[in-house]
Amino acid sequence: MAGGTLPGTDAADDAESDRVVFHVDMDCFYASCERLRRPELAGEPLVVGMGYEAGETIGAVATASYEARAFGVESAMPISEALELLPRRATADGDDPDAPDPDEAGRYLPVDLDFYKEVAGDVKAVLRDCADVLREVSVDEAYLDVTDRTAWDAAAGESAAAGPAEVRTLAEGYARHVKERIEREAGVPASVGVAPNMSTAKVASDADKPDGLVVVPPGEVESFLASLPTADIHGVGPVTERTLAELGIETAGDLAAADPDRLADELGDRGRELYRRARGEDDREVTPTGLPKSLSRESSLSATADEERKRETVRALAADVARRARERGCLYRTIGIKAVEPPYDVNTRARSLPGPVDDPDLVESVALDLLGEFADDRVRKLGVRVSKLDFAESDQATLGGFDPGNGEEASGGTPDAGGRASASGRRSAATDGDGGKLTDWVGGEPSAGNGGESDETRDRRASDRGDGQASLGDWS
DNA sequence: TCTGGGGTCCTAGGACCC
DNA sequence: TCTGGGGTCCTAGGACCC
Repeated sequence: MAGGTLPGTDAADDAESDRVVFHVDMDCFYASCERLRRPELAGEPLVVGMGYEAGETIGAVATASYEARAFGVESAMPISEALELLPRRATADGDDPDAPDPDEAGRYLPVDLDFYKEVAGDVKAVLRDCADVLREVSVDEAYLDVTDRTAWDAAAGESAAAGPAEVRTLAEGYARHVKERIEREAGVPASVGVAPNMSTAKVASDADKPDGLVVVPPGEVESFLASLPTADIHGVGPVTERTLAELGIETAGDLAAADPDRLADELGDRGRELYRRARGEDDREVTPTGLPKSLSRESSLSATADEERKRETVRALAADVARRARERGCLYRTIGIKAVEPPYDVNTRARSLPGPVDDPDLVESVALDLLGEFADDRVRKLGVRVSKLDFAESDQATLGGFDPGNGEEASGGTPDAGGRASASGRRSAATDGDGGKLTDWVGGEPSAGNGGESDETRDRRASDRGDGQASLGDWS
């Protein structure tokens, strides 16, 4: 692997920089999926969103096709606003010479996540086949460590991705292969960034969307990043961008040349991390996707103070969250709500239980209890969340209620430690439903009822936490 | 940007313990 | 009773990501 690195490779960081990391980012994925099953939408402006009803202002753009973006449509824009920007087939009038060209008519479609997950499954199959380590970040994005499958060595021919003057690498050829397989086998386009580390690969995949392939060999990382605006660095959002601008830092190059202590003063540990990313220094390993840390559901209402309406909403959200948790075979120890008051004040409240449970009734009653604080307030959005999840006890195949669709999620469970705890966890859920102890948590302090069991689960959790911390170490 | 939904990580203060 | 310091857990909020 070390043999023929490119000229310009910095010998100082050889060990790390010989890694080959791909970031694969599907292009306007939801819109691409819709086109896959409706080929007639190809080339049309298309907006995919959720929560939109004609005449309402609730509902935002999840994904816009590049044709729609050309009309000024952006992600997270209210759908009503996006549709005003687009010429619509529905409003096209054959008698009106000024009516939009029907071939240019914009379309709105509601999100169909189940279908997109099917397509994502096809993409994932290709990626798994092409990489030893695969980290899925979201339904349309993944990191691959392909160090053992390819190399930075020069290959025959000119580089198309790094520019004609650049040396073509084996890694570039392999990335093109992956990209073409995705297109062929899943039917949707992807952009791929290739670099010696994750954060640079991420920036590279964004640098030439859509249908992009950008290769940043070791030794060219800093120069590649230098001219980009700070906002292009993963982890720099609007707030941090403004803070940096006030320090006179506009580009990644500025950031790379800044005083890291000064950055730490302004931004805390994140400042130091962003400094390193701007310099192309990132030694995080690509680790496989982990289990979720929380599950939540939220929904918008037209602002209301109607208490029964709010309670009804929370009941529905609670039931849905609890159902999803059970499907995924996870217990939870904290139940929380979110209440957003106009104009946009986000309030969260949460309560932890003495031990992990799977208990939909308890989710509902705790959530409603927490909602009580906002009983008289106008809210525009409500949410319910469970966290401090516990998958170790998810050996539910023996206990029924297991969703075969999620089989691979549970496969990591340790049968030994899980078995006993699993039984107790499920038991607490089942027995407490009709008059048990845990409901004493609603509205007050814990009763003494669960002492024995909660000590046991607490001990087990302590050791779980140790493992988790260890595996997180490569992030710092 | 008058703002949808589902997540992650970090920080800060308080309670509590040794 | 005073004091110091270290550590964990909890909650709430904030920034960011897709």
